[in-house]
Amino acid sequence: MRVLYIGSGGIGLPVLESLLQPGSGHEVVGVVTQPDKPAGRHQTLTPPPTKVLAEAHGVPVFQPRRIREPGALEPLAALRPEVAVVMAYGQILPKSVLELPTVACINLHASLLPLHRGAAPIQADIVTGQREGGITIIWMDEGLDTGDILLTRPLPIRRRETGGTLHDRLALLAPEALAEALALLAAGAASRTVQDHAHATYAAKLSRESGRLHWEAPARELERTIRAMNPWPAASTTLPDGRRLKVFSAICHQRNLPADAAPGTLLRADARGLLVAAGQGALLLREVQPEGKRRMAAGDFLRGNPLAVGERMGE
RNA sequence: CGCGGGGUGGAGCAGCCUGGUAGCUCGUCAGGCUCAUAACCUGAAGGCCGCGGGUUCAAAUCCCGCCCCCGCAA
Repeated sequence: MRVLYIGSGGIGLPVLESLLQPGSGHEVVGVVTQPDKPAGRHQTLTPPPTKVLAEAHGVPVFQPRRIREPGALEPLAALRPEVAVVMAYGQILPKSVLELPTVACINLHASLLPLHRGAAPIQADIVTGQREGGITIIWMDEGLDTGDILLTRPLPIRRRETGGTLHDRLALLAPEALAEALALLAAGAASRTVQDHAHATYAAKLSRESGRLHWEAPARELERTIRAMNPWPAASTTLPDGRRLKVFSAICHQRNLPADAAPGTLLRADARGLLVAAGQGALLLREVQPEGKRRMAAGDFLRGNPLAVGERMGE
């Protein structure tokens, strides 16, 4: 089929790549992606990875500043797509775009809908302690991830899963799911299941605050936050001297802890890591990164930055 | 030229302002001690102080250029 790919994020790269392969049975007639943006340490204008891949394959790229703006639609209509495949685009598509493809406009979403609609479903899965994530392919409608479900591909979430590892595993799962969906569409056999809207949840776009460790929370929750935000935006807290400390991995401790320690209090600091009191239990920080430095084992950090038991983290 | 921190034996850091002996906490190796340990004691190896140039009697330290790592920001 003639496919219009609409996406910006790296999570969609394997999908786009699979569509571009000669044996895919489909033709990518165009790629719509976000405009180049200043990025990186020097704020240099950087194209979305999707654009780079598309151009390498000679596929026309469209980067409307706003997909809703006048004039954005016509060039896409000229491509006469049969299917539009949307994944991590970053803009809400207007009805005019949804109705453009003759067969279907489908969206690949990185969670099991209706759970965690929105921009950060992967991290939300881990933060909320889900045992299963996955890819959901929906028939798009005008709502945010509210369309009818075409198919679902579940993926077990591992015990030590991080946002990064789950992201990568889902990215690799997505092409299979898409291939199946496209086959069903081509055969006219694709089904629709209405989402259970009553049980829908929303996972807002991540901000730096998303990773802030609020020490009064239970250690179990903080540990999940740390895994979810790894590697980006990364969980963080504040050192007694005010510097920011990112935290990339930690272990929950529940036993043999002083009952009267205020959340955020450093209970122990040695080669094993920094043990910090939480609202419930304590967290042993294992891998950290101070401002301006690279990631390192907590024990290494302590060697050059000695901290005393009783000092306070956060705030 | 978006703002900022940093590159010093294998690791994490101090020393730099106020030039003049390579320091701290570990790790490694050898030996000792111990029922035991993230244990302790003794000894040892291991550095062109990121690279190039300049100033100086003398540069890790001051000046200029370059490379690399990282935080903020996206």
